[in-house]
Amino acid sequence: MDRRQRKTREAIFKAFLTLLEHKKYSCITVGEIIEMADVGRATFYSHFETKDYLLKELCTELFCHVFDSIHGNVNEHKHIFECDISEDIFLHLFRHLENNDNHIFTLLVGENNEFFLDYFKKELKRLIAAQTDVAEFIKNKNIPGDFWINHVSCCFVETVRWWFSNKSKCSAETIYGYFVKVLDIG
Amino acid sequence: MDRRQRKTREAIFKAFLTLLEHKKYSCITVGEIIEMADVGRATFYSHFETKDYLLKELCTELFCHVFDSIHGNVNEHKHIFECDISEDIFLHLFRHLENNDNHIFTLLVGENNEFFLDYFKKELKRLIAAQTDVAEFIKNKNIPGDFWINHVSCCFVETVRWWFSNKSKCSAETIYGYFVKVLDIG
DNA sequence: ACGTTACGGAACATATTGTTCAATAATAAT
DNA sequence: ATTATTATTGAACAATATGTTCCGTAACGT
Repeated sequence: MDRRQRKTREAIFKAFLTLLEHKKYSCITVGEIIEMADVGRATFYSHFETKDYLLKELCTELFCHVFDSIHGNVNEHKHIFECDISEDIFLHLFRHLENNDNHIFTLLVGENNEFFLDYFKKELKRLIAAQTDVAEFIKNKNIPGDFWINHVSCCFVETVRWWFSNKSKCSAETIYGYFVKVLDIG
Repeated sequence: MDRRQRKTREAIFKAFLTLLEHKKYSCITVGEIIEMADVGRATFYSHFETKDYLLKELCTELFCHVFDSIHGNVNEHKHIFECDISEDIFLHLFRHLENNDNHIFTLLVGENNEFFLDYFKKELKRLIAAQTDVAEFIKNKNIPGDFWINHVSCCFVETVRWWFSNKSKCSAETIYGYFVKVLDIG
């Protein structure tokens, strides 16, 4: 990819993320993005069809980094973040969120758009479904599998949101403890 | 209130609800609403400051009917819906949702705006906090009270959304059973 | 040095929002 | 039934945002 393209793309992503930290998605205009990114209007639209596509591509990039690295290549993951891959996957995620790696925490708790949460949950579900102890729980509880997976995924997201609404006063370990208790796992 | 005002207000609410069933909130324009409601542009804005206020007032009307009647006056509630108020409050809510009373089900599961869900959860939390057995659970589980209340509230909403995404194939009783199981209550 | 490609900036059509105003019609009160 | 009040209408309006088009310029890869 042309260096100019990369630079433009980077500048737009960066400006977009900065804006997302201060105001909600629906209130951000293309005009603001290109002004902050310092690129032309036509340039923006040559990169992204609409503002929604920008968000979509941003999510794809960020989630690919986090999720794919978790259940994919461990080495790649370690390369991006310094962390302990052997611990529980949820605790692991809480830790990343605590550091606000890749701004995901910011995006997740802010009043952004539904698409973002849906995307995150979709990835979470893949992750949960891949966990070996799911089958056991489904059998024990006698509930539909996808109901359980959806439940865990939603609880994780809502736990993170509660965590943030409490100004993240407690540690990743503590919030992980709460999460495990209400789910009755661990 | 002037009969004309009532009629206009009704027409706008009705048109808005109809539109909400077919497209998401953010995509609905004031132009569409007034066309479907068949009222003038100036009339709309003399009733509602913005589209957001319209949604807010709609929520207030609907939720007041449902929630206030539940933990308020029983007779009033029975007057609005024919139902058994003695049963568990969540089962009770599932039943109302199953009937799509007041279009709440439609609004809740559709891709509407954050405000709607937030509003519903706020009312739910009031309801849950008023439940007597909350204190006991908090003590047993050793987790913060508002975390638990938030958890129950969010789980209810997400259960309803899962219910709908599965085309509401199961009954209110069944989904209530799942809900109770994952929460480990009842 | 070359041809290719991306960028910038301005102008443009289009759509939506929210306001204003005077004419008109429905209402409530006497 | 008449009158004063109030809501509605329709059109025009400014302001803002979106997405497109054009061409001269600058950066790129080979």
